[in-house]
Amino acid sequence: MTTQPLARCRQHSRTVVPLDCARCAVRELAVCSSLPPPEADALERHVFSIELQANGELARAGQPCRHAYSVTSGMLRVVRTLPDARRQVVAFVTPGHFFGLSGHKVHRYSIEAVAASRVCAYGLDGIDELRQRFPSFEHALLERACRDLDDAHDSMLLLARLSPLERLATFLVRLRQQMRIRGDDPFVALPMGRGDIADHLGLTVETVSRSFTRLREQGVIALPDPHRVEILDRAALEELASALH
Amino acid sequence: MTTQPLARCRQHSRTVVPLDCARCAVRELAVCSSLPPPEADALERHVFSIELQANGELARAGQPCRHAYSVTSGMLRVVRTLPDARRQVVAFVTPGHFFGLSGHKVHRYSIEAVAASRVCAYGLDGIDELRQRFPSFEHALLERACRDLDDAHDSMLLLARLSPLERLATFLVRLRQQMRIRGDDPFVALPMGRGDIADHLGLTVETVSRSFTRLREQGVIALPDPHRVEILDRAALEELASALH
DNA sequence: CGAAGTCTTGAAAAATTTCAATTCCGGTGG
DNA sequence: CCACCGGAATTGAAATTTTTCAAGACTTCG
Repeated sequence: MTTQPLARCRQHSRTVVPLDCARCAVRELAVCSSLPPPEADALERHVFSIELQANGELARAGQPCRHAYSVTSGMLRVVRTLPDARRQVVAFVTPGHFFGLSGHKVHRYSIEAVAASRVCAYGLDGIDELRQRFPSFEHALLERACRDLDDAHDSMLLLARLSPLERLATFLVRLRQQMRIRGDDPFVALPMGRGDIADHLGLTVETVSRSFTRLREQGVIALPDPHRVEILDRAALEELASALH
Repeated sequence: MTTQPLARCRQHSRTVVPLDCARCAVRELAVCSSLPPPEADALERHVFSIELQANGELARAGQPCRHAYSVTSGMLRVVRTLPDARRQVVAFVTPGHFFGLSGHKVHRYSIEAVAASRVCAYGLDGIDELRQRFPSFEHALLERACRDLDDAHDSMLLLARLSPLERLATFLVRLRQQMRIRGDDPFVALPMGRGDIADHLGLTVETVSRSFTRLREQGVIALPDPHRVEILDRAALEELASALH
């Protein structure tokens, strides 16, 4: 676990900006596309866009849930923190992903920007209304929830039974997929710090760092710099990550 | 992780039996109740009931998904197994719970009876049809999926950051809730073996056993026998489990 | 260019797992 | 009804893994 530097609490880390859904870069990926095009306007009336700078906070644990979100650019982390500062990064959220529905009235997570990001926020009231009016919308949400649940179950197996090296390899493979990186592109960007990775994989920063080093020593990856991985031996990496694929 | 004894593969561990939904003990809890009463019949036409004896198999990883399930009595475990026999019990499923929807076409889990159990099986085709016809049904499924997702996230934090003692305490508290045990009843039945608990909490059998012993030595619980816990100091137990509540 | 924070590395400490008995419990059969 | 058998649970000791503590190197960004 790691502690959050003060830098994470900057002023003006959050800005509401105008919005043009028609030009949305992730429209095809987002839930927006599950609505019949004419009625998609209805969704847009409930939407506003938020710009976050790195480490800006979108929501904080304990606050009432008011919105669901969809990421347009950048990357967020969904973080659970215990009183004694133990931390778990439940997920890294990337463009096209919709999230924020929960069975609870109050946020149990903080949602923070890993890097500068833009997200669309949908009022939950509006969401509820749309769910009632458009079965295809509710359907899409349930499909997404089922996939999210599968992902969470994968993470449980990873946290419960994989070695640090396997966890890191799996993380890299999943991140690559999540970012929709082309098959022949060997580079994976790591916008998040080692502490976030550690808290995502249930390890310490040191163990994560040592695992990176081991992958490098084994010729599986190269690390041009700490925030960029080059995959040198894809087969070896996928073998290490084979438990979850 | 633990290996499965041969006893788990008995013949006749699975029986299809007639069904009377009107008398279902868990009807109020199950998704069935989300359908308008007259139309609930539609669901029943897609249902059949299965009786499993202890360690009987309801589904096996790798098989195509054909049904979703609802537990009527007993207890099931949802198990993920790696080729090298590492195992993770994703969840224990208790009466009233509906499960089996997933983003995948093929089972990634085995579903086995912890103790003699009865479950209702719904053909996925029928489910899909009902989802389309009855918005309230789809709505109920999404609500359930959101809660399941919250649960999975809780488990992730548990697996990533809690000590063995905290994990076991949390497990006992959650199991008590899940079984809807009355507030003043100090007993919790543990139908599952230590191996299942270990594979659920990401520990070894030995560590689970030692953790039980520590709880006993600290006067938090008593163990009349390995499958029955008496909670002696509820406050202490909940303090240990406080991270997840 | 320099300071602050981040990442890496090493060594010691702690925790959990592994290995190995022993004990306990439940079921079976005499 | 009781003794016995086999699997399950507990306990102990050694081994391994990961964490913790500490220091140094490297980035990044103002």
